[in-house]
Amino acid sequence: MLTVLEKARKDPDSMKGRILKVARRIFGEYGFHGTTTRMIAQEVGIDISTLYYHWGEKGELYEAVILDINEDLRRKLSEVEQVIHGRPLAERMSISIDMMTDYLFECPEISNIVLFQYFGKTRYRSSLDIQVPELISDIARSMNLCGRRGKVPAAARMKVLTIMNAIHSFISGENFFRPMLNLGRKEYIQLVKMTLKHILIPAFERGQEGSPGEGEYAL
Amino acid sequence: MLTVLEKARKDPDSMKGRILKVARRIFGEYGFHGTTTRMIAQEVGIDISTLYYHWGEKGELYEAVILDINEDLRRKLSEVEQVIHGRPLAERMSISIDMMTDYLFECPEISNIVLFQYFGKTRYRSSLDIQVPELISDIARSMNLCGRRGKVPAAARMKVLTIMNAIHSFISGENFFRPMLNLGRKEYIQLVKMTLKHILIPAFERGQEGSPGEGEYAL
DNA sequence: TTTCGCTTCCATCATTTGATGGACACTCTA
DNA sequence: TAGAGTGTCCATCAAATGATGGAAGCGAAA
Repeated sequence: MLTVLEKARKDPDSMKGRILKVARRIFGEYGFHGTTTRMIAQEVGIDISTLYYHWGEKGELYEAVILDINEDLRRKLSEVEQVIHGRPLAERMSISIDMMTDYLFECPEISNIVLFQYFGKTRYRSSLDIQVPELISDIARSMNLCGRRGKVPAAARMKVLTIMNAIHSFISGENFFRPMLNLGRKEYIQLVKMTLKHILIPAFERGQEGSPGEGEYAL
Repeated sequence: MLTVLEKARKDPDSMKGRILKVARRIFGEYGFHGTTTRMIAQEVGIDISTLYYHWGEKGELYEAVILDINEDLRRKLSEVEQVIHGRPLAERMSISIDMMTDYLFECPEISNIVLFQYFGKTRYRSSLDIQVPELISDIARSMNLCGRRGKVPAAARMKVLTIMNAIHSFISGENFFRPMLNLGRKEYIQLVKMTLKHILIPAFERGQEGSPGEGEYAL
């Protein structure tokens, strides 16, 4: 038996799938409270009660969106890991940044929703437990920031968070940053990749040679 | 003649000042649409119409909050620049990261509002032009990423944005990241600083020696 | 054709929310 | 003391918004 979300993911042209897709975009742009069910219904081109028929109340639709993008992200990261497996660190990072950046620029609502999850509060109680922690730990392991098994230290997870946040920020902030830099879309994407590589890679290359440890920049 | 905002900033104990302070926090937590004027009024302990008496409509109060935190940020950055002036790059960055991180952890609503500005859309038209671009260019100059005068190249501004975003992300995401890492507040702050320095400084040190140029990590 | 189940929409409701009018209280000044 | 100016609150409004009931459409099965 498929859940409603699984049905919607399986058939994107179904009404459930169409609603989910639009809801991702609108929730991503305006956040939970900034989005009204009427906005979503209008964008899909259906009556508001049709929306309620398929997804129940607003909060449930929002949770479906969260689960949906988390699943997409999980799959993409798994795909990236397949590709970079076995390569040297700098190359792994360069490829990861390219792949993730390209992907997220195609689905910017993923970055939007992720950031809303991180930073924003909502005036309704959600009983949703997100698997972000596991995801972060997996990436840390795949980057050889720690042993293959066992607990991933907080410092390693922080580094992964830094990388993820940096990428999401530039995707999600495109509408703010790009006009400010006066760049076309392609130029912007190119510059994002270049900047991320320029800043992120040296740190991890340095961290490899002889493992200077965590205290090197502590006061 | 002082504007309403200037009055409120000048006297934080006045009703206008108290409202502004609470509004910063609530808007920062819940965003524009997630915040109701009633929430703010209740938190201040006043009637809703008293709030309207002092600040007019919701959008105007929100704009005041934006201007207020931008001014705070501008002053703090100016203070940081005084301190780091003349020191070597790695030290400049280390001090900047310490000072800004400490400051923003004391006023996390600043990071919250900034990120909402960057990433979120609002369903109302704002005629507010923010001086973020100038701020970013100033920092780039102060970091010697470009000449003292003239136009700051986009690549340099991107690097500054990366740094600012990284800091804001960890401040604003504390409520999400800290439980995930299972750290106390002080440990978390310490780890944020360490991670930021560890990741950010090597890139800029490397960028200095012989100026390898922008294309080093391009495909 | 009839019936059943699924889907859609119209009309409507109840609550929330932004916003305002007017009464009341307080202070200062003439 | 009278009156103006200021600040606060109660009551209330109008619009937006989340949510639902019920009728109607539609296709497949009986």
